[in-house]
Amino acid sequence: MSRTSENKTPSLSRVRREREKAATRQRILEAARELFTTEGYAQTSMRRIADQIGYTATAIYHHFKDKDALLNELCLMDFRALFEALRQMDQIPDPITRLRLMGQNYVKFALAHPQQFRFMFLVERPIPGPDQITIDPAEDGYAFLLNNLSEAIELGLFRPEFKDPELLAQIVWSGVHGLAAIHLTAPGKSHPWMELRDPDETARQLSDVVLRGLLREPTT
Amino acid sequence: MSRTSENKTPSLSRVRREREKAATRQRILEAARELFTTEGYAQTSMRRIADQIGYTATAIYHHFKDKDALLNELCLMDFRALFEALRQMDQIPDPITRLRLMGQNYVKFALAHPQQFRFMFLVERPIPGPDQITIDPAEDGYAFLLNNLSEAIELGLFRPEFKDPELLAQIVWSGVHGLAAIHLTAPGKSHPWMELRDPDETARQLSDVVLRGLLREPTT
DNA sequence: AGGCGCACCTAACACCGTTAGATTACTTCA
DNA sequence: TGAAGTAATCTAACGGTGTTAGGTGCGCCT
Repeated sequence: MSRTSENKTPSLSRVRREREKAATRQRILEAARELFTTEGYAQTSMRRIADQIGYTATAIYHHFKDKDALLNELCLMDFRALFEALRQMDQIPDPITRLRLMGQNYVKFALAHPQQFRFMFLVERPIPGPDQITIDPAEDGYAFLLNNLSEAIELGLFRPEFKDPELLAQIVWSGVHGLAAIHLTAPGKSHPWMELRDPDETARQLSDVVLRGLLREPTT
Repeated sequence: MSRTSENKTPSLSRVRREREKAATRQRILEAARELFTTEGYAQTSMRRIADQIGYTATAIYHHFKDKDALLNELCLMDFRALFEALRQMDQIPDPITRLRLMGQNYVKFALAHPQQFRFMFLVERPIPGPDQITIDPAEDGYAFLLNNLSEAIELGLFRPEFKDPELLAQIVWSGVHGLAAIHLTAPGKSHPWMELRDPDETARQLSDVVLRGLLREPTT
């Protein structure tokens, strides 16, 4: 008996508890982000994260499965932020300038949030984890890129041999992604055997080059 | 007195000792490479490396400063191998096809040696370390790329606004580097929200696109 | 033959991620 | 009001990590 009465009441203090739980969860994430970005993932210990907010290391495990779960959650937020930044380009009418600006903003974002970008794309993560099967956050941004390319294809802006949006997406993404990666992990940044050019300027020129290579009509 | 006699003799067994020392050094490197590539850097312990070749973990410290030194030495070898592969393109007369093939082979190398490529470019390493100031191994390859681009510039093959070899190098490198990075760390490789196209084909098309964007005369 | 140094070892330190189980604080209900 | 229960946090510990200090034995050189 006593079917525990369905527990209908929000009970006014239960919700406060939940809000507080969410709050400390957030504080953990903030501390983790701070330390991950300043010290690096491997060099940051659970104990240091906990210390920073006045908890014990084990307390974190009531909010997150393990250390990787922390990293994954942060990555998720960063994916959303990145593609939110890109989506703002949606209002630009011309699909080509839209693509050009998306490329430049991709690089800008990567260099403005270097460690986040590293987490998102450059860290070797054990398994993507089938527990996070929900809506893949990256799908939105990649789909957005695909849509833009499809639109340009249908408008007949590209050379006739370029009809596969997926292939085109991977081509234009490669350029800006590689530029960001080079600036973030530049070998010889200390003993500069390579003079890194200004990233924004390079991104602009790179976008121009790639788009001119794709376009049917040669632009000036 | 007794100025320690200059020690002229190679002493015949001294050299054998040195050869043996170099041999076990090499065996350590091989074991480390094996484990790093199969298990990952962070997941590989000094004790496991030592076990694999019948030593104690501390023995490794007589040959290498620490774990990072192992990684750095392996990276160095891989840099040399990569740029040796690229240098073989030197015999191709036309600088443009030479550049095209360099790009394609860069991607081929990266995907044929995924973990090495990760070590070289994608791993966040603490400090490049001023102890390895010798001839930077990457300089050769990058300088090779620079030379090819300078040659093409002097031949007047590129559009007039492209006169900075350094900038051009970073543009063309970005493309192939990003393509390799995407294929190596592809997010959603498990739940494929993106259909990765064949890397060799993509590399070919990417090289075409970038070079067409750079060239003065539009090619067919 | 005797001394020396090199290559390797054992023991230990401080720290790590993570788990088990106790403890506290607070909500709920009789 | 007080008993019961539960959620959040703690202490203690385990097995493992990179690394250092100091010892051991063997081979080389005088």
